[in-house]
Amino acid sequence: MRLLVVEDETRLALALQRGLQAEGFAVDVAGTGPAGLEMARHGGYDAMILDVMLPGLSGYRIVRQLRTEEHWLPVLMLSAKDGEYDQADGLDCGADDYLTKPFSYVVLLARMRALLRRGAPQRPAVLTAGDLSLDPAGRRVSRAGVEVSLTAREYALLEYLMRHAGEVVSKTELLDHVWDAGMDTAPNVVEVYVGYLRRKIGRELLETVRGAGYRLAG
Amino acid sequence: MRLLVVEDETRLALALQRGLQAEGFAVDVAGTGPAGLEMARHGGYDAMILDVMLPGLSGYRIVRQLRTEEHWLPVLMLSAKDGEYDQADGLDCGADDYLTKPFSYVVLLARMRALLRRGAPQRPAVLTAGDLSLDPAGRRVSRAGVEVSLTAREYALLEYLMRHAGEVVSKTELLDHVWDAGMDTAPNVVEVYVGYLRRKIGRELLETVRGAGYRLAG
DNA sequence: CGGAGCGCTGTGAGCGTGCTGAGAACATCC
DNA sequence: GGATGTTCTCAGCACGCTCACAGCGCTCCG
Repeated sequence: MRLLVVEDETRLALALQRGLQAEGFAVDVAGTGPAGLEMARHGGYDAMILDVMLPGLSGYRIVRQLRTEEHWLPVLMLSAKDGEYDQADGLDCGADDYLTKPFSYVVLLARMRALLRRGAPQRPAVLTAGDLSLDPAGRRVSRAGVEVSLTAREYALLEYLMRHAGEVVSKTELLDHVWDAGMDTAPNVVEVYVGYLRRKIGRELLETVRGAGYRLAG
Repeated sequence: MRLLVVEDETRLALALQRGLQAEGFAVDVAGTGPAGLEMARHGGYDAMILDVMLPGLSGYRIVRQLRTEEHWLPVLMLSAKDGEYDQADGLDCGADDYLTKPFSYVVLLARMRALLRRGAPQRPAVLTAGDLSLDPAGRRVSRAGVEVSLTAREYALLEYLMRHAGEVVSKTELLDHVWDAGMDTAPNVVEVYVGYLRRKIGRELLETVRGAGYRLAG
């Protein structure tokens, strides 16, 4: 397992490198944002430990940049800030886990193991299907770049469909996942909302598979 | 997105349920360990929020049990303990993320989003036979790369045949598995549908074994 | 070579499934 | 209080899937 540590405090960087090497990882260190980004792009790392406060380029921007370039290696973010919103921001911009300094080495190791166990995240922070894109964090949907306004229910339905793009999703599955269980809603609501969605996002993208369910273009 | 919250403090459980529902999730709550395990097994949830200290069965044991039963839904653990080793334990026993109480609702939400983003259900393999391929998840069939559109019954028949490619499948077997058992349908329907299928996927692939049944080219 | 099964296919009736518009119940905003 | 928006139910409609039936062709036997 090959890890990249991007951290400008040399003492911390060295400590991490030594500790992780003792655990059997191969570890490289970058001291600035741009260097880290470059190495992450081409180094073939299995995971990355990334400080938020970096000279040249913040950790947030590095993750965002990597994700837009379709690099999906697991990223564990480190930050001296401890405001909760920072943590939320870090995760929403594409990091996979977040630790605030000071952190315990044992926790770091456990989290890194958990990250590697999961493997590279397959899915981008923003879901796309055809010319449709959905940003779960911002709760926004746009079609061919044009923003579409959806109601809560329409949004929940579309999100579920997009997370299963290309697969056939049955009406009962949709009832279970998009509508609250226990509610005995008429199964017809699904058809009604599919109709609403089609009106807003376009008819072609959401296909009916008669007798089986619906399929969003993969 | 359908979530399961396993938490015995009813006030916290209700607060979580209400908050997450406001975000558009479908949320169920279990108040004890055994109930939570049972619901996680059969509820078809997209993710799970799991308290460590539970009456009946600890959160650790629940995760471990689920993992040994090959349930891979994302698990976010909650704990009042804050010793670092607990956190490491939680992650090592199979949870995907870990929050210590008291936690901020914003962080919980961001982490839950990150978990769902990662959640990559591995698709079942695509079935192939000759130049035919069938994708069970997408309910798609193509012949030599060209998509073929099948009705529900035709699809069910072909799927059964492909799962037994190379074997001779009798008409009564097909009646039992593709048509509802017990239905007294004329045995002739099988012949009719084999005819439809041959028209769509090609005559050569589906062979008649006179007196015994049909065989799809292996 | 001829007959008896067995399998194939065209036709058409019935009805299941999904789509839509109208409207009721409810919440929210001004 | 009225206007607006959201969620959901209901009923009507149309398409096309499913299946029974009947007649024909093919195959395997004596």
